[in-house]
Amino acid sequence: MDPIFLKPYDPKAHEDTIYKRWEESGFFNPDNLPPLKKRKKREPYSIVLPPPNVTGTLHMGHAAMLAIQDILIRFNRMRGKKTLWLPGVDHAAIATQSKVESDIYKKEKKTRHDLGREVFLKRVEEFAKESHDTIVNQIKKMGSSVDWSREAFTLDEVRTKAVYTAFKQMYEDGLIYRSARVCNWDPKGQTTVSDDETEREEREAMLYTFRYDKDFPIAISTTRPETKLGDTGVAVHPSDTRYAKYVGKTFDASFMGEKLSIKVVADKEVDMEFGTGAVGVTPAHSFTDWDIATRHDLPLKQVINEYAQMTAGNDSVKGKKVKVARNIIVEELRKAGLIEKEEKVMQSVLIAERTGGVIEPLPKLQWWIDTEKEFKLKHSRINGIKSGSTVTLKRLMKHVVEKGHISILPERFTKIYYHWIDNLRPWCISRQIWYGHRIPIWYHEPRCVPIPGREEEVSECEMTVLSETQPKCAHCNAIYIQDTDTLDTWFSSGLWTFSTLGWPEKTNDLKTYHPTDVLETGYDILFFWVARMILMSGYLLGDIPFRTVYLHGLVRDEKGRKMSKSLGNIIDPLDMIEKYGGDATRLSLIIGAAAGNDLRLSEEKIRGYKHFVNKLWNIARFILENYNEDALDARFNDTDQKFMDKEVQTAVERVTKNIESFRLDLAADEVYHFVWDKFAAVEIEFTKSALKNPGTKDWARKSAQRKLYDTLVVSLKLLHPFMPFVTETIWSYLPQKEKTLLMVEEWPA
RNA sequence: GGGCGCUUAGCUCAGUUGGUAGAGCAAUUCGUUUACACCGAAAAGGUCGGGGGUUCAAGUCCCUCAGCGCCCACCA
Repeated sequence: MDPIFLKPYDPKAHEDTIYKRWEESGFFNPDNLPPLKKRKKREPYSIVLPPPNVTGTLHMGHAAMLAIQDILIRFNRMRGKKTLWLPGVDHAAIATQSKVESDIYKKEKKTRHDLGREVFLKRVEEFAKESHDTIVNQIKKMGSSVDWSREAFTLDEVRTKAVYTAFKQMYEDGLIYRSARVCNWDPKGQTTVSDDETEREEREAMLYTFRYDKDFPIAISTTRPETKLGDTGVAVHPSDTRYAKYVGKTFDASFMGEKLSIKVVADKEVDMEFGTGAVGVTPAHSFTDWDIATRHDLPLKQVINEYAQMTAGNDSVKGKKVKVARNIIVEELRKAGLIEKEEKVMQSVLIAERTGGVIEPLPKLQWWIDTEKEFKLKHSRINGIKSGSTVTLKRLMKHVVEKGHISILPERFTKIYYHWIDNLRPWCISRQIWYGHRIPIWYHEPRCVPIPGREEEVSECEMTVLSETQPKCAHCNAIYIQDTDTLDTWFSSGLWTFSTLGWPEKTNDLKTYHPTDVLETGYDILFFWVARMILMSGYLLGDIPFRTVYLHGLVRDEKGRKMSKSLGNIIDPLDMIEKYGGDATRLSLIIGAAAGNDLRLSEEKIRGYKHFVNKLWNIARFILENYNEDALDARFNDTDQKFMDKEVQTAVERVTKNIESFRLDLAADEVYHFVWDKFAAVEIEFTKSALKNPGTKDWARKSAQRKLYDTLVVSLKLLHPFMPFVTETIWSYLPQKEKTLLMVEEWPA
């Protein structure tokens, strides 16, 4: 026995060495896996790693994700699958840009505009590079058996090509279009954001009931009087008799120095019970009102700019921030005696989740994806949808889940998924930031000046061109200018399952590993990401991106609170690995964590599993201490033979079954108790007397030794997906004839 | 406003097709010439949130109430 076993297990002494040995073996890459003993062909099994954002470091949530996926991967690799786990990172456009912006501002008091697009982007790239290296190190520390040779980045060359190809196809199919409509404008981040990047916050607000001026026949209610400068209509319910006589008429009014022309319209969306039953319609600054205005053909009048300042009204409000303007207006209305009622109400305010800025709905020219437009799906491998059939993105997204081609675990999220699709509005994909994939559209402005005698050519000359590289006008030689916006980061993430495998090229990887088997991620990005992958894969490949979606919960602190810097309750995975080892950290994130349930984590829990790791170490020590080489040839005596067989068999069956059904928590718990309560507490204790007793016959001793050894081998295999480091370490000290790696050993059956 | 989840031992959670409750951690007592004190042994701890129903039998199925949490939503 190696003297190393005389001391308690020290993860730090082994983990990095073991990881290096795995890497050097090349077995993380499925192409290098050794042939199976029974000459069976390896079936592919693949997972793509949800790419962590290059915004900084990994947290416990990432650690949980890595642990879960590594268990699935190692389990399947041991079962003889051609197993690919493809890693990568996400450029995370807005998140990364705002992080770097604020860092630069703190240090140098400069904005991105001071630096300019090119210099600023260089700074972001430097930051992303650094972040990337940190993340890679952390992924390794967790023992993740990812194939580094296939590592991808959402912003690298291959992925950029994929983004361009996807954009082009959607643009040509008319699914991507440019249009001016009210969108979520974040005045703090100075960009639009999609509906999913906003959240609601309950706030107390004042609801004012007033008239634009004393001659206006109808009183309206609002919490935002300042937007009323942009009103072009008043809407009432069609069956509201109080206002029926006004419907269809237009009234002029003067409000805060602004001349208003208000048309009264009847719309069934209006709630007769609320306020006065009449709504001032502000098409430019409210989503609801935009819709009403569209239905009744009311004009659009913008009165607030990108900085949330008033652009209309008299000098007392013009140029003021909306909040300030609101107070001034209310004060004025009070003085004029126009306010009929003021009441406190609870209101949910839309917030940009990245910056915390209050969303200002503004009409802007943006790029959108239409999820309801019909198109022809050229090639389909989806059961129930024929190639060439007419579908919409929404229908495609729903179909694959409804028909069970994709199953979502836990199942309850399926309903949530449908609900999200049903309420999906056009997806705004353009962002007014610099970091990300620039929109591959070029504009020819001003338009060619007609050359006398050659006027016809000008009509051929396009103003808007889709191109990867800078085009030039064939007629006037003018250089086209590229759209300054970048794409929503989730556009490229949506392509992740196949862009990572080389799409749009028809690669072997794509053929072999797509659709992937499992998509494992947090339930908080079901809409952001999972749904978008289903959309993109369905549309571009006519296929599903994965067969199973496994959603894990959030990792919280021991009191159930979210881990956050401000609460100071963050448990850093690297600290825990340093103190208790990667194996203990992994176990603490698996046991007690069922799919979709949040997990409460405490340092104590991690320490508890460190004890288990050491227990296993000592089991190995005992067995190796009492072991002779020739025991391997021993014939079993009947008692030894039968003693543990049933227990081992049961453990193998249960662990296997539980991993297969994604109950990793139960599988880990099962093997934990098998090893501690059955193997250590019963078998070893029972065998001890035979080994220690000087009267024991030689063959009986050998038989006992052999049996213990065999049980240890099975235990190591069963434990390996959950605690790869210590099991591989012990494996390396076993007296094997050929030195092999446990990670590619065959799973017991 | 709509939808979903949770409520089981002090804490964190299991409990698969219904058959009078389990684990880890913590706490208690005892035990270190023993593979392991990062250990072992023992004992303790629950009217399974309340109420009602179905059933021979309910933590498990149904109804209802309460508390907590989450998601979605253009009532200004």
